[in-house]
Amino acid sequence: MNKSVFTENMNNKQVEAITYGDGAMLILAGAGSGKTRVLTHRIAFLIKKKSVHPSEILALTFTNKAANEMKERVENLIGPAANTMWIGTFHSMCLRILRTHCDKIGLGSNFVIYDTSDQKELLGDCISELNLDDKIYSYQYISKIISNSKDKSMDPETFRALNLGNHKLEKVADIYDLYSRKLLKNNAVDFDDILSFTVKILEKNKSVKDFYSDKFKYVLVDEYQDTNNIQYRLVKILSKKHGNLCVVGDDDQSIYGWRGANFENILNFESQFKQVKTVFLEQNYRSAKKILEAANNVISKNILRKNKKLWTESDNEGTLCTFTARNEYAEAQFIVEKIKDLIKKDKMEYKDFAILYRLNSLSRVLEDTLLSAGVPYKLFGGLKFYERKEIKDIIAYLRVIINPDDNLSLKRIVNFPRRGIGNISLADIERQAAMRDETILETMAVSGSIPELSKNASKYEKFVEMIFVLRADSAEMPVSKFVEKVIDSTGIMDAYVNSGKIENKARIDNIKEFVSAAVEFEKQSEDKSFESFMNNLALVTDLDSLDSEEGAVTLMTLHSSKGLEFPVVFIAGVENSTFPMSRLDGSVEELDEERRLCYVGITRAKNHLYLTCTKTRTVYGKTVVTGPSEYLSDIPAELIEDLSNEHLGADYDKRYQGSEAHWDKTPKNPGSPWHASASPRTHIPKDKTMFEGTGRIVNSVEQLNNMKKVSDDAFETGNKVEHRKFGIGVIEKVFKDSGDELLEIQFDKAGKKRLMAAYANLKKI
DNA sequence: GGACTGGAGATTTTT
DNA sequence: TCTCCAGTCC
Repeated sequence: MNKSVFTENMNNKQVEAITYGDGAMLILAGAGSGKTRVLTHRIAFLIKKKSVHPSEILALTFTNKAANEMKERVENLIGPAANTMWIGTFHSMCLRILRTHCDKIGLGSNFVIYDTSDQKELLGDCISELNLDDKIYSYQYISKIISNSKDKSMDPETFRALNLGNHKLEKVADIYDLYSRKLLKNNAVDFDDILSFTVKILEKNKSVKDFYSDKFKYVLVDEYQDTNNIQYRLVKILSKKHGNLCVVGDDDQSIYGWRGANFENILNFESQFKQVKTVFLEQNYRSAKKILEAANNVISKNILRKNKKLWTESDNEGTLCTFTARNEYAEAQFIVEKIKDLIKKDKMEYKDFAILYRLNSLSRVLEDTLLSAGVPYKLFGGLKFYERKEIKDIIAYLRVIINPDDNLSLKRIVNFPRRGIGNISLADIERQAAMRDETILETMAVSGSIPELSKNASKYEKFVEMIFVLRADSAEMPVSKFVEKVIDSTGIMDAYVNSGKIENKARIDNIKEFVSAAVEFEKQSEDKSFESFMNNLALVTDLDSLDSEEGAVTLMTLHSSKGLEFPVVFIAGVENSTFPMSRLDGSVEELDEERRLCYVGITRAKNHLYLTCTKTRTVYGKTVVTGPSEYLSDIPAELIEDLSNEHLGADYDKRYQGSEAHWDKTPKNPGSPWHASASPRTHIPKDKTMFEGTGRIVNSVEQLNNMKKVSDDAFETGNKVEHRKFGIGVIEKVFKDSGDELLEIQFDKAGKKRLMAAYANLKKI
């Protein structure tokens, strides 16, 4: 095999990245610049040209989908030798290490993994057990703090010590502490634990650390901009010995900051590692010229970023169209007609189309319209397969069977199907179990000898027996047969079949689908054990099954679209207050991230991009006035073809005429309407209510007053201001930037923030 | 245990 | 507007 096999048809930068020798390397790969290709070819190059053994390579991704794709592509390049390579998600890699060494942190090797909804349930238990108000200590609030703490490897005691004197946070420390103890008692871990426990093991055990850091001579990380602190530490530990760390990412595509991703990891990579080689991949192989130029224009407004600019050699201009619809129904209708049009005229297929949006709630009208037009679609998001009640029930049974300590799962299924073990009985058992320091199942097993429980002991013991019979079976049967047996002998299937309710038809189908998943697992997986099936189960998501082969239009959020591409992309709801979202706090970080989301959306498109917005939209039952997003005016007018007028005579326009807001007399400017007028946010309808730029529903009069106040006195250094989320603070610096004011504010409680004056909704006080 | 009701809340979610 | 929840009644 000669070198050209790995570098054939590659540009110079790509070749540089693929063939670079030892040391740390940062590959800044713009959207559509062929980064997966570079990554897989670099792996192949290392193995074939540098004689690195595949087992010495660790490649980390964020999704199973990306991992599988990479595995497959490397296999295509070097053959089955690729099998001994560790290619997987951060979580699957850590899980592998954790299973081997979990005894070092007091965890049984049959521990189960709690997903987000299990976590929510367990936290709910903790909050009620501590007699705290779940409105004040909401799941969102608590889970974020706990997740952040785990990301920083901060245990409950340390968290408490750091927040002494703060009543609320001390209570949070109580919750965090109880939650951790419950997890340990149930022999369970949450998603964050998988990473933080692994780091803990590596940091505390030199022999374990030496083993893995010796083993992995080359570490490669995909989507590096999405790593959080713990992932950074993990990568640092594992690559320290050999120093061969190659990370690929794009700071402009960092859209998961709100979930703990720290995109400073990629911005600071060069200072955090020694002698870093940096390669910029800016040549784009995906999008037509107009689309690329639009993307560049939108993203260039961001403040914190590595300066890159995508370019293409392609002559294809592509199309970039906008459409302003009367309301969301007309918007959906426009999209449907465009799809039909392109299929007819350009011989495109349904699978070539994607409709993207900022909020899942926008999908409904789109769905309705596609459905009634007979356009097949595939929707992502919403209730996920593995989060459906019936599936969670089966999983709960399987978990109790594999790990009888799992009280959370046991409580879920002990009385489903009905066994006459209701809440009162269960509370009795729990109380006894706590007193005897046993698990619920243990207590149930001996309930005959406990006076307080003896009345119903036969029911309890029968349940225990059923679990243990199944437990014995699990070791002897193929997984799919075993799953069938569980569904059968526990009576789950019967419960749904016999209920006679129509809505249970879907549940029954889902249960069958679950069995198919087990069959599929047996076919695909090397390790076909029950344990392996359960591991796999905990880390799979619906996204893994995403493929555009089935002739259907794809509907998904902008977030889920990252990493995908489509010949035709529609982005719906490109309006102020929807995108960027009005409830943002106005910080530079959030606004930048929102803009990156727009950039991600635009760069999904290959040939045709349609950006649509509405004049009114019904949000939570209230019809609200909307205006075009600022992102639209960031795109040079000459790139855009506005189709708003073209469709005036279409019948859908008549059909929805009745819903035209009475105040709406906006002249239909030819060309690009939002370029002509001043800021769209200054357009004030005579309607009673509207959405203000910053998202509150306000009275028009109040709105006018607010605007006056802002224009009357601009913010100055030294001003004391109030922010609805951060509280009171003092302006320390004012930066003027093309009309917008960037304020650096020291808040009393929230610390220093940089906010955009136009968004932050600040009140001078 | 199930049916009913009133009230609050309603981003984005790779694992 | 819709959906999810806790609380109430039978």
